[in-house]
Amino acid sequence: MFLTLDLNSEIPIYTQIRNQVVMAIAKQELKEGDFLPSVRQMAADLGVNLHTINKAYNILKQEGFLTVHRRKGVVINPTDKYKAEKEYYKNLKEQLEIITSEAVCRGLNSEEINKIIVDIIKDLNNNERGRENEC
Amino acid sequence: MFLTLDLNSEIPIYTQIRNQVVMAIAKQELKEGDFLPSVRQMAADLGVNLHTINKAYNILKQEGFLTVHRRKGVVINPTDKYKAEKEYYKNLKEQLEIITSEAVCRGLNSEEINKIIVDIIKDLNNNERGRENEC
DNA sequence: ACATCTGTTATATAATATATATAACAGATT
DNA sequence: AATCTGTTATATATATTATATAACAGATGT
Repeated sequence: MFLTLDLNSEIPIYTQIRNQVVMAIAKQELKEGDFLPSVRQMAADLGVNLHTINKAYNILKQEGFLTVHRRKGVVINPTDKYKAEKEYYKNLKEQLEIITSEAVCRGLNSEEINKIIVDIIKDLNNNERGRENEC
Repeated sequence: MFLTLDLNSEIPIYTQIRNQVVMAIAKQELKEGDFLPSVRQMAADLGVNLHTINKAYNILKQEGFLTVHRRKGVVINPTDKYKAEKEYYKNLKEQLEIITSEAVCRGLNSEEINKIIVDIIKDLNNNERGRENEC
C-alpha cells in the first residue's frame, strides 16, 4: 500500500488520503483503470473508520480523479476526466499566491521556487520507473 | 485597510488574516517597522472577536513576521527575522508536492506552473508602486 | 435462490477546532 | 490617575473531524 498516515498531523486523515492518492496518480503509481481497495478494506488496512475513507473517496470522486462502482470498488479515471479547468486554475492561483508570498518574504526568488517544483516533478517521474509489480 | 474577509470561506478567519498580512509584506505594503492596528482595533474594524485577531497575530509572531509591544501595538519585523530556514524549506516542499502533483495530474507542466508563479511575483512587485500614501 | 461483498445512507457520540462574549490583569503612555 | 496595550482566563456555541453501529440496495459468485 502506498498510503501512510500521520495521526499526529494537523492535516485531517481524509485529506492526507486524498493528497496521497493524487500524488500516486501524478507518479503514475496509479493509472487509468487501476482499482483502489474498497472503503471497508482500506479502512481495515489503515485502522481507521469506514466513513473517513468514504469521505476521502467522495472528494476524489467530486474532483474527477476516480469513479466508484459497487462491488468492483473504486477505479481511477482516464486523465481527461480531471483536466485543468477554469475553476481549478483560479483555485491553484489562490493557493500559490499565499505560498509564493511567504516564500518571497523569506527571501526566495522565482528561480529558486521553480527549482523546487522542477525537482518535485523530476521525483514524480523517477518514482515512475521500477515499480511495475505493485498493487 | 488592506484586509478583506470572506466569512463564507472554509478558510478560518484567523488564517485569512495571517495570509493577507504575509501577502502584504510580500507586496511591501507592509515593511519593517510598520505598525498594525491593535488586536482590539482590528477586531473592531473587521467586526470580529478580539481573540480571532490575537490568534492570527500570535501565529505571525511565532513565524517571525512581527513583534508585539504593549501599548504601541504590533510591529513588522526586519526581514532577517523571517529568513527561510531548514524547517521552512521542508514545509514548503511538502506543500508544493501536493499542489504540484495535482497540477501534473491535470495536465500542467513545470513551465506552466512556473509561469503562474512568475506572474504572481510580478503582481507582487506591481502593487508595490503607487501605494506610498497608505496606512 | 442465497450468501456475500459492494457503496451508500442514516444516527449517535466524542473530541477537537473555530469563533464569540466577558472579564480581569499587568505593563506602558499620556 | 486614567487610558490603552497585549495577555490570560472562563464560558458558550457552532462546526469539523473521527468513530461506532446499523441498515439498505445493487452486484457478484456459488
